[in-house]
Formats: sequence, structure tokens, C-alpha cells
Amino acid sequence: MGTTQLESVPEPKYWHLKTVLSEALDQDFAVGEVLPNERELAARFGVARATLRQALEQLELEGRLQRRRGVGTTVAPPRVGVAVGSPQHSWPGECADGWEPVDAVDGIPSAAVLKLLGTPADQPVHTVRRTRVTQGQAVAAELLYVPAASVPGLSAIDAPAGPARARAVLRELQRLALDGQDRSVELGSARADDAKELDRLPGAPVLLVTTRYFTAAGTAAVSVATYRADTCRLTFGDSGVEITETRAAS
Amino acid sequence: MGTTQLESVPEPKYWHLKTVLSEALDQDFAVGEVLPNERELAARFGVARATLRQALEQLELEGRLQRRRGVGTTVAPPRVGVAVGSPQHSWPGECADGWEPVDAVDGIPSAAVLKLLGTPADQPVHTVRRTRVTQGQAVAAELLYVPAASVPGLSAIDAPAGPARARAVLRELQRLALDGQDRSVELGSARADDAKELDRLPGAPVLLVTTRYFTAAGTAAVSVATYRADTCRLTFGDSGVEITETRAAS
DNA sequence: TAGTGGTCTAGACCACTGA
DNA sequence: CAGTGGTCTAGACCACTAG
Repeated sequence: MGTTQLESVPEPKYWHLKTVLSEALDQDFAVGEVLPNERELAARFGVARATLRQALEQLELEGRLQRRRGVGTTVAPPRVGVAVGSPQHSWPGECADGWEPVDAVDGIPSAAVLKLLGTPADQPVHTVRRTRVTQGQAVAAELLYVPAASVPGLSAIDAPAGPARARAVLRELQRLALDGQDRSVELGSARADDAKELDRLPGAPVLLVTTRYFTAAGTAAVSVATYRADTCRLTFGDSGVEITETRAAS
Repeated sequence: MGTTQLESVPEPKYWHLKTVLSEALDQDFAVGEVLPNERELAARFGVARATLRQALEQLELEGRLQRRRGVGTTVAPPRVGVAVGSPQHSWPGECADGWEPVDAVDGIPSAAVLKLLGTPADQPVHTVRRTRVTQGQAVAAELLYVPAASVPGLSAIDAPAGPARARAVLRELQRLALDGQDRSVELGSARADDAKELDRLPGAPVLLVTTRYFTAAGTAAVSVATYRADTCRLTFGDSGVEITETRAAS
């Protein structure tokens, strides 16, 4: 038989480290408590700082830790559930579910967004920026694209750029009868502007929620919302019940 | 005025690198094409391999690249859209939407799952393992928890562990009238067993989809599905239309 | 200004793939 | 077997935060 090669797969150090830390977090730390700094933790576990950081990154990705430069590493609270599958069909802005209009401009969306809208490239598109705040915390940044052709009254808006203009666009949108919507969720990394809005570094993991709003005439608007992946759990309840906490895996 | 400190924020190298590579991918590479190896790329850009790898990791997170040990780095195809918001309420297994039963055992779920089920810890729970294949590719691994008390006929199942037993449990489940369901999506990292099933390394980023199935009697089952975050885009269409492609951000 | 996490380097060795 | 990506080290400097 010779070497049966059983368990010949050595677990990577950072993986083992992550497990150990994860258990320590469950047992010995309270939410908000600050961990020892990286250099000390690395020394304590007898690994290089880069290796320790690999473990910390994973734990942050899973929403267990929160790291802030110049401050330290703290134990994160459970992820907040944010409702995304809104109660049936509804235009954005109807039930102000923590959404706050920030700005509105006329611009040319990216090719990808144009494709979703299904409109020609030379048509003006209103772009509304909103942020979503839940429990005092910025959880999402959204860009809502509304082709001028979608709503007749839209071209008459003359409010200066700013929250007022954004509100005006949303108000016009709600005159239309919404026919349906279409949503997709994928992983992405925060662009610089979104990262700033979400108080994260560029490249931070985010959940990209793309929504298309339909009327009888076709796609009337497209929303691209960027949710903080570290602190958010998106909920799509169609019953009134709410999942209150998950830490389902492992 | 002195130093106005404009642009005093030097863009990190890996961030700039990511941008450059991203543009190169759009212009000079076809899907499936293999990139030069990491050591050569690092040399070509004049950075350390670790720095280059930081850029590659981001691009892989965004679904632009695919890296396989011993093989190389290739340009990834666009993410596949997988329907998750199934057509109205439906028990798992009804429309076999690429789901393949793998196994079924009686076990004790984790505390978190027990909490979701709302059942006492001493009650037997059937655990069904399934995998989902779309376009020839494993995209998800699921654990479906069904308390024996949910379905009367469940305790009579005597099929040996394996796909047959899994199918038997699912068949029993469909006798019940489904009252509603409840879903949440969050970011996670693959456990070792799921990673193996999904042909990824442990710790790979995944989208955790937790679903609760309700009957009049309460929570009848809980599903925890692990989707590959790099290759999947979860879709929640309630109209028949489908988002075909996204690369919305940036 | 002291201390934190974030970035970066230049090496080394290992695990895996495919010819 | 040669070549790939994955892990790991032991440093260094920088950007940021708070006292």
C-alpha cells in the first residue's frame, strides 16, 4: 500500500486561522469590541501579517468583522436585512423606504445601461442619484435612469440640479402605470464614487441589484443599486414575514 | 495658494492596473482566451506578483476572469443568469430547473438553521443535498432541510441514502399546499464541501440564498443554496422577460 | 504625533494540471 | 515533467484617524 496519501491535503494556514478566529469571535468577543491590531495578532499566531490579513479579509467578506484604517478591527453586528423585493410592483420613491434623493442630471448612460433601456444612444436620459439609509447606516447607492421619452412631463422639469430635481423626476415617474419589473443580483466591486457614498474603499465587495421597470410601452426606467455586501442581507419576502438572522452556512 | 493638494490621492497601483487590464480585456481579448502567466504580466507592468494578483483577484470577483491552478488565467464569459424568483410559489423540485438531487440523510442542522425552521433541536430533520447545473456548468449547491414533522409520510421513507432517497423526500413535500415563501441573498464564502461541488477553492465568494417555505402550519422547509458568485447573476423576474446581459456599473 | 489598517516588494516553496 | 496559480514570509512605506 505504501503511502495511502490520506489527508495529504494540508489546510492552508489562513483557512485554519480563519476558523480559529471565527470561533473566538463567537465565544470571546462582543459586537463592537475591537480586536488586537494586525501586527500583534500575527505575532500571537506565529504567522506573517499578510497571512493573517488573508484570514481577516475573509471574515470581513462574511460580515463578521469591520476594519477601518487608522482605527482598528471591530466585531461587526449581524447583517441588516434590507427589503428589495418591494411589496408588489411599485415605482421607486413611492414608499420612501429609506431612500433619499441626492441629485439628478441629464447625461448619457453607459452602453450597458442603454442596452437595458433599449433606447437609442442619442436620446436624453435623466439620471437620478439616491442613497439608502437603514438604521442610521448608508447601505446602498443607486443610479436610476429614466429616458426623457418615458414621461411626457419630464422635459418640462427645470429645477436646478440637486435633491429637488431628483424628487421632481420621481414624481413624474409615478404618473405612469407600472406594468411589471425585473430584477437581478450579482457580485461586484464598488466604483470610486459609490464607495465614497457607502463609506468604503474603492473595490469593496458590493451586491449589484439591477431593476428594469416596465410599462405597456416598454422599459420606462432602469435602476442600478449598489449595496454594501459586508453589512447587508437582501430580502425578497413575498409574505409579510421576515428572516431575522442568518448565519446559515458552516 | 501654495500646494492646493489637488489629486493628492495617489491611486493604488493595483487599482490602476485593474483598470488597464479591464480595458485590455474589452479590446484585445476574446472570451476563453488565456492571458500571459502572472510572473510575466507582473514583469510587463513592472510590479510585484502580489500586486498584480490583487488586480486579478478583483477582476475575477467581477466575473471578468477565471483562474485555475495548473492551467492559467482565461477571459470569462458573461455571467449566466439563473432564475431564483421562481414562477410564483413552488416547492423545490417541482419544475426541475436544472436541479439534481444528490443525497438525503437525517441529521441535526446547525443552530442557525434550526432557528429558521423554528423547530426544537431534538426533532429529526431530513437534509436533502442538490446541485444545480446550468449550461453544463455547476452553479449552485443546496441543502434543503425538511423537519420530519412537516410531512406525515416522511417518516415512512426507507430508501437508502442517495439520489433516490432525496427524490422521495421531495415527492412527499409536494403533497403539501405551499402558502408562501421568503428569500434572502447575502455574500458568503464557500465551505469546503460546497467548494468541491462547485469546482472552486474553499473560501471562494458565493451568493447565499436562504429560502423559507411556509404552509398554514408554519415553516415547512428551509433551503440554503450556495451560488458561485463569479459566474452567476441571480434573476428575480416577475414578468416573462429576462435581463440578458449586465455590465452595468462603471 | 502615535498607532491603525492599506499597499507594495522580492523573494520562496507548494499543489495542481496537462503533455 | 515543466509550467501554472496558490500560499507564505519578512520586511518597508504610506494614508488615515484620533488624542
